[in-house]
Amino acid sequence: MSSSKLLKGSLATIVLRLLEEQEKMYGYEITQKVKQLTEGEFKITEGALYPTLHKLEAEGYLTTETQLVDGRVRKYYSLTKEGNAEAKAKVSELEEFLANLQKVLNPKLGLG
Amino acid sequence: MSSSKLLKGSLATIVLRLLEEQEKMYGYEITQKVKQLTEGEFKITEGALYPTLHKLEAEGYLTTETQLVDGRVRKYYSLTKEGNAEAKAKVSELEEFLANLQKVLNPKLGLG
DNA sequence: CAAGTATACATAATTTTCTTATGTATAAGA
DNA sequence: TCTTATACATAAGAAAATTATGTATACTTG
Repeated sequence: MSSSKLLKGSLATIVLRLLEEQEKMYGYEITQKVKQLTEGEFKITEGALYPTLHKLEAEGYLTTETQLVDGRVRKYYSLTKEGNAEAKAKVSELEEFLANLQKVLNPKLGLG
Repeated sequence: MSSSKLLKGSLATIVLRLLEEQEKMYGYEITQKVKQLTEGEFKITEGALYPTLHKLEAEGYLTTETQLVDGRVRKYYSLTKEGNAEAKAKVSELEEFLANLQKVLNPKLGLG
């Protein structure tokens, strides 16, 4: 995420969330999708993405399937059953976090 | 922030934001204020907070003033002029970031 | 047809920013 | 007296990025 050094720790959640929406995605596709959704604001770096994907796979949340397309290798990732549960868990955890963050950033609205 | 390892990188912004609201605050007070605002959800650890305060001071964004209260030392921090500008900058940077994050988490709303 | 850009994977070194553990010290409450 | 709260601080280690590098194929452009 090169748009700034904000938000370390949300990349795994983003990946899981995108895979809830879309059955199968490959790494490069994820970087492009995030770029598109944020109108170029988030640029996921390979050095962050690939280790994250490998870790999620190692933890049993993702499975892979390699395809050769136009002479290039693509490694498609999809959610396992556990990955599906983890996606839901991580997303709501992140949303709760964001709600709390808003309370701190806008203290007037939360408490006096 | 022990509630999770989410959002590394937002602590300095939180500190600067709180000091926009409240002229002077000391470290322990900041931990308690954040705890109060989030109903106990965010617990800022000393190991994270003090180095952050020292860094912000070293960067010229905060000035300190030590007081002895009830036999205990308190180190009050307040925003410098540059700190004030930095607070505004960091907060809007974070808010833009959060808006983009929402676009990724809720792709349906952003794009098809 | 050579060079640059895009696609597609991956890893290593380094940096940033936490957590956890530890240390010092005073005050208040059980 | 012992535990909890207040109040500071630093050090070791872990987590998660950034930056740099490497490999390889395809497409575009001059």
